[in-house]
Amino acid sequence: MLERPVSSVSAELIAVLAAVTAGVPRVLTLGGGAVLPSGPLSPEHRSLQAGLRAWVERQTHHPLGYVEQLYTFADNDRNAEHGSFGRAISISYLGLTREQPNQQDAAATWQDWYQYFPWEDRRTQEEENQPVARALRGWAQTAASPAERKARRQRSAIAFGLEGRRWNEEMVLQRYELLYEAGLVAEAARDGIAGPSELAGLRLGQAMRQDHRRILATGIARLRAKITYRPVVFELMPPQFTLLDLQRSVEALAGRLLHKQNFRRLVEQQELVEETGLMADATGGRPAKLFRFRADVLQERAYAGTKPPLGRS
Amino acid sequence: MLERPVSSVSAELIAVLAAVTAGVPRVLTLGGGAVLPSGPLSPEHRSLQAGLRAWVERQTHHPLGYVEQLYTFADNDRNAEHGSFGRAISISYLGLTREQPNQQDAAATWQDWYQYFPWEDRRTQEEENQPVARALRGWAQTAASPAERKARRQRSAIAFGLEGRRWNEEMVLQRYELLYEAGLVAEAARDGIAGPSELAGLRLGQAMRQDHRRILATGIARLRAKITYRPVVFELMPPQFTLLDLQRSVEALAGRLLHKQNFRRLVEQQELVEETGLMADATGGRPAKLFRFRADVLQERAYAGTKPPLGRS
DNA sequence: CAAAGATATGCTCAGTATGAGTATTAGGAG
DNA sequence: CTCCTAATACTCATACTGAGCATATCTTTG
Repeated sequence: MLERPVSSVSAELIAVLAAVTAGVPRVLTLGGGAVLPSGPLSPEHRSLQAGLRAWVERQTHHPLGYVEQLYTFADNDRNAEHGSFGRAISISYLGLTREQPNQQDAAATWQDWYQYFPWEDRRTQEEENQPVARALRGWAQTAASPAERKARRQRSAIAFGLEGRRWNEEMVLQRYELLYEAGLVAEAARDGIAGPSELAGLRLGQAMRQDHRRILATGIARLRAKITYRPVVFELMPPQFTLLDLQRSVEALAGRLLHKQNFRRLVEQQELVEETGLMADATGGRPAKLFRFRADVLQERAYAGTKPPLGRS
Repeated sequence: MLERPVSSVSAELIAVLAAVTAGVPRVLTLGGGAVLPSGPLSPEHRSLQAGLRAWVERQTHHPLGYVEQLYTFADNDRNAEHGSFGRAISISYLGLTREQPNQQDAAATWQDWYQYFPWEDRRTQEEENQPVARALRGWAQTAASPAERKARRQRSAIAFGLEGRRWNEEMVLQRYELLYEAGLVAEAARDGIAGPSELAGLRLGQAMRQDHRRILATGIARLRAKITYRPVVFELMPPQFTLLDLQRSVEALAGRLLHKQNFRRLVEQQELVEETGLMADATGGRPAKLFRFRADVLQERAYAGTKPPLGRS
C-alpha cells in the first residue's frame, strides 16, 4: 500500500473565469478566444488554487476572486498533444469576477460565452432550435441499428428539450457532448469524428483549441446549477445594482428569461439584499432603487457551502 | 502558451466506495479501516476512471459500478509524505455498490462510516451532541481576540446546528474541517495542531491515515447532497426491496429519520419504483409489497445528469 | 401641459410540494 | 380472539411557484 512505483505525469491548471457585463456573460480567454488561461502546476505553488491564481494573474493581469474546482481531466483521444514522457492531467477551476476597466493586457480578451454555445441562449426565442434539432435528427437517422437510432433520438430529445420535453438549462455539457458525438462541432471533425455527410458543413458555435470548449461547457453548467441553490451571483455584480440589473445577470447566466415580479419576490424573501437609499439614474421608466448585498448573509452562506439558500427559511 | 516547461508530479487515484447493508452505511477500506483503496495513475490506464477501477478491483476484488469524480487534492501540510521528486496529486472518486457476498480478500473490509464520524449519525438522537458542542465552545474560548472568538462560535453554530440553528446534514466536510482546526480529531494532533489543553484527550471518531478521512467526509457530503436531487439510492439497493428498506437506506445515508408516510408519497409520485407483485416475508407486522426501480426512468435520469428528479413533475 | 411609453413595485390567485398527524388494514404471537 | 407491529390510506395547514393584474413614478412626445 505505501511502497509503490510512482509514474509521473504533468499537471495543468485551467481557469474558466466568468463575468457578466451589461447582460452579456463573458469568459476570459487568450489567443483571440481560442484558449482558456492555463499553465502547469509547479513546485513553487503552495496549492492548486494558488497555482491557478498565479497563472491567471500572470497571463491576464486580472485578479481572481471566488474560485472553485470544476473537474479533473486526463487527456484522452480528443487531446493527444503530450509527448512520450507521460500523461497530462488538467485540473479545471471556475472563477467569478467582474471585468476590470484597466485591461492592460491585450492578449487576454473577454468573449461572450454564447458565441461558443449559441444554442444555449434562449433569452430571445424560447422555442426549439430548428437547425440543431434537424441536424440531430439527421444524425439519429444515420445510426446503424434501429435500437441505436432510438437511443440517439431519445438522448437528443432529453438534452435539447425536443418532442415536448422541457429545456433543462443545466445540461450544457450533455448538449455539447452530444453535438460532438454527432459531428456537429468543429472539434469533432478535428478529432476525426464525422457527422452525417449531408451536414458536413455544419460547425455549430466557435471552436476552441484542445478540449477547452468542453471545459467551458462544464463551467457554465456548474454555474447554472449553482445559482439556483447558492447566492453566487453577487460575485459578478457591482457594489450597487437595481433588481433588474440583478435579474438580467441571472438571466444571462441561465440563458432564459425570468418572471420579473417573482424574481424580486424571491430575492426579497431571501433577504439577500438591502436598499442603499439611493436611486439609479433612470434609463427609461420609473427610477429603481439601488440595492447592495447584505454582508452578514453572504458571510454565513459563503461558509454554509451547499444547503438552504433558496428554499425554506 | 503552448511551449512551456512541464514539471512532473505523481498522481494518485482514491476511491470512496459506499454501500448500505442492513441500514448501515459502509465504506470499503484497507489496512483494517485505516485507508481507502488507492493507487497511482499509470500509463496503461486508458482514463482516470479506468485506472481507478483497476486499482479497486486489484486491491479489493470488488467490482465497481456507478462512479463519479469527487475532488482533486494536492498534498499540503497535512499530508507531507512525498519525497523530493515533486508534488503528489490525489484524484478522488465516489463509487456506489452493493456489498458482494463473496469477499475473497480479507484485506479489504467494509466499515460503518459513522465510526469515523459518530457526530454525523443523528438517527437515534436528534438533539445536539453535547460533548462536541462543549468541546467547540472550549475551542472558541481559547481564541486570542474577541473577534476570533465570535467567528469560531458562529462557525461552530452554523456547522453543527447549535444555538437553535437547523442541522444541515450536507455539511459533513465543514464539520470535519472544523473539528480538525479545533484539534478535536486525531489527525490534527498528528499534524501538530493542538486543541484546547483541557480537552487534550478528546479524539472524536476513528482516525485514518493521511487525509483519507477528509476525503471520506467529502464523499459522504456529496452523496448526501446527491440523494436529495438525483435518484442514486438505487445503486445501493438490491433488485427488490420494500419501501421501508428504501427508506432505511436513505436514512442511513442522510443520518436522520424521515417521516414514513411522506417518504412513500414522495417515492410514488416520482414514479421511481413499480410493484413486483411479490410480498416480503413479514418481519413483524403487515407484510409489505416488494418494489423494483423502473428501468426507463432510471435510464433517462441517469443521462439527465443534474436536474429535476425530485421537484416538479 | 397632457398623453403615451416604460419601468418599478405591490398584490392576488391557483396549483403544487412539504411537514405532521390521524385512521385503517393485514399479518404474527400469545 | 386480542394485542402488537408495520403497511397503507387520507387529511390538513403551510409554504413555494408560476402567472397575471393593478398601480406608481419617471421620461418622452405632441
